Amino acid sequence: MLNKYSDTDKILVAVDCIIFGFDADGLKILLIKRDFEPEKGKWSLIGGFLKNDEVLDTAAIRILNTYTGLNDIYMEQLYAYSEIDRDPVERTISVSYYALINIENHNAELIKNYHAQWFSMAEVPKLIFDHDKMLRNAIRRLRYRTSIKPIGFELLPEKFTMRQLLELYEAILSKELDKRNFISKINSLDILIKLDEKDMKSSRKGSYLYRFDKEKYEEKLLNDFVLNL
Amino acid sequence: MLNKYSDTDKILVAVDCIIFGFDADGLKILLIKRDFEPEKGKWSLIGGFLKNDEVLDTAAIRILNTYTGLNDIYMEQLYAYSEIDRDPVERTISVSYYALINIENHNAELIKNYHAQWFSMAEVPKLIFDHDKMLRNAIRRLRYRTSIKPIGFELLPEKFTMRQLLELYEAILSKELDKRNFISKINSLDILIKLDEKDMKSSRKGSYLYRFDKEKYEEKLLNDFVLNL
DNA sequence: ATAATAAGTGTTTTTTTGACATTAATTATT
DNA sequence: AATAATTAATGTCAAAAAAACACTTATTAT
Repeated sequence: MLNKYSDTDKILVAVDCIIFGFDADGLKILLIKRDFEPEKGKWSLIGGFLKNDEVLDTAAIRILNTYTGLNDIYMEQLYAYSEIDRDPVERTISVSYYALINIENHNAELIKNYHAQWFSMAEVPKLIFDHDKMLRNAIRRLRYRTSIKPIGFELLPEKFTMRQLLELYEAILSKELDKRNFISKINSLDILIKLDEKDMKSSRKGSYLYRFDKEKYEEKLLNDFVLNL
Repeated sequence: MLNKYSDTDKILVAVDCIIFGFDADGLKILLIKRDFEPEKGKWSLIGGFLKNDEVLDTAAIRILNTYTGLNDIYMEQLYAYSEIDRDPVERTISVSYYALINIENHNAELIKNYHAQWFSMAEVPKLIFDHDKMLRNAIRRLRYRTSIKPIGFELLPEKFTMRQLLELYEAILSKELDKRNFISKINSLDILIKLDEKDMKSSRKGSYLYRFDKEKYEEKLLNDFVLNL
């Protein structure tokens, strides 16, 4: 058939998932030990190939599930990488996706014999292919995103202290924040509910627990509020 | 061969270029009349297929050149679209790219019988496939980008007046800006050189011409300065 | 009783943004 | 020669936002 589609190259399309996690020890990244050649045994982002009858978003979810058991993680698309030899076996372009999740809420699944592992940001090993570059870009995007919309819903336990929230932001931005200014900025967003309970684990005095006010949060999301920390 | 690469689908990968242009009449978008089926004769972004031995960035440049004659246009990658039926002929994912250029500097090339045409933003026709969505997303990104880094280098003649620069920003942001505040913000960036010449075309008094100070601009780019207009 | 620990809380200064109106220079018109 | 017309040039003030900064409080362990 003589059309513009007949003389074209079909190409392997991969998806790589960059999963950031947060727990008491700070910000981490989820990696897997690659179980096939080439680069078998090396650390890698969570990747796989896009199928013909599948949308990229769906592929990202499927691939993440296949290698980690994680379910229902909402990821955002980042960038398409297309260097000719980025994968030495065969020409492959790869579209990266990322998400940020609460490690403690999800860890149980992970342990089920998937060979995924969390690495703190300071201890990320050398990754295969161009995955280092993908990760660097994702970190940049994560920081940027943090300044646009509050994150945190999925990252902290349902009830959390101001200190925990502060430390989450400090981990993502990797800089110190002024406690008083942080608290007043967060309060001015008016999306937290202060509970009567205190968390007694971290201090003698105990610190008040908060939870997100999901309704107000959704309402405010529409006007995409900016949080300058 | 028994490896992870053997049971995978290869997929057509397209690139679509969203070229914004600016001239005295404001912001425009460059479209082509599609010259093959399906949707022959309809308006479309400037698109083509990625080749096996080609990087996406290069493909974007080649495709833009093929359909418009434009050369040396730096484009930025935006997003990969992958709906199953976005192209009714065959499964195709498409990666969008965008650029913003000065129409007057480039028009001559375009006229050479390429069937590309500029449309002012208010008069954009219905586009094929998901190109409307691509365009909407690109506009959003363009506006955002404007707030992050000064644009304008390539968009105005070498020497330009403050009014021209103001109108450029107003066109992109599609809102009015206060002239005095605009000028003082731009001046505070310290990347313009005020010339001794005046442009006498626009008024009896004449208005001073400026040019970009490329060195200072490059220097400041490193610290990615924010311009809140 | 007191020492230790982390929590909680407000004020001041500085910076940035936003609103706003008049004068200046020149040419065309009478 | 005076005046009208046109667009350029310019600065201040008020409000809001961001940043810097330190002491008191509640509680438990010693």
